[in-house]
Amino acid sequence: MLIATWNVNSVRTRLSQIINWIKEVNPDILCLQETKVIDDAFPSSHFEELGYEVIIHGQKSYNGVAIISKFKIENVKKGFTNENKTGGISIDINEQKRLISAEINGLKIINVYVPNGSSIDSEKYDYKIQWLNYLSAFLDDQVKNDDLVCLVGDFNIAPSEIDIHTPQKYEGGIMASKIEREALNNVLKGRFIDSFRIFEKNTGHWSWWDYRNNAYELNKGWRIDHIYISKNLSSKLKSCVIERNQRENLQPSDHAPVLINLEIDSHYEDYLDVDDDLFEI
DNA sequence: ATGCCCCCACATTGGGGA
Repeated sequence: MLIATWNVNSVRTRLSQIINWIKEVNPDILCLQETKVIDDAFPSSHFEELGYEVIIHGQKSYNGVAIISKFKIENVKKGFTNENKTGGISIDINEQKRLISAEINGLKIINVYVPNGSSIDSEKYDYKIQWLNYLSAFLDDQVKNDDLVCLVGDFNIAPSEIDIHTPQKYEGGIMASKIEREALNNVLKGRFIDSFRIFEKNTGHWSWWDYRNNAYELNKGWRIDHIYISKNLSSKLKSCVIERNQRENLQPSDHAPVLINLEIDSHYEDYLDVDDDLFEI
């Protein structure tokens, strides 16, 4: 079972690239971030034509998340369903559309677009930490011990210095600060595994390259897009790859997809009716 | 480097992203 995450930086601008990649890779579940479109204008039909079901949680211009699945999608939750148990400033944490979750083929799929935070002295940084604290409480509420969980998305955090092209320049700054990493660790609470690091221990592997400064051509990237799986799925994890060739498309997203292969039984009665001819070249 | 690029919208400039 192939599960992917991709910050596409506008689903409408990137639609043909996403469709081409789906036809090439044939993922079972694709989680999108930064769709940047209201639900009524989401191009669902293009995915449904390929045999996928689509759930969306979007807004105008900014943010927006979606899950595209070959399997029946159940128990859909849009935004946080928990109250704020973390204290802090009074905010409507669901105003920005950054979280969508559901149950698919026996898995709990949680798709997040964590706020960037701008810089560590910004109000947006406080919002980012607050948002991560909500996510931690949400997982406490939603995830039971034996649940099979995939927590995926754009986290806007490099988990360690080996996830940054020039750590000595960026360590301690936005996406690389101690407080952000502690907030992320509090979300994971030792109950999740970073799929990518099961297979690759070295630096030099990125999922995001800034549009500016010729960053991709210079391979100056960060690894900020992650697929975390619950520990009870670890024996099923067969691979995790970053599809960096998608960053070489014409008018690419600044992020590349991240893809895992989980060897789990499929509930074929839940499988949507797919015309296999659509995936032939 | 307060710059760079890219997306969106009450658009031809400004806000936001990472």
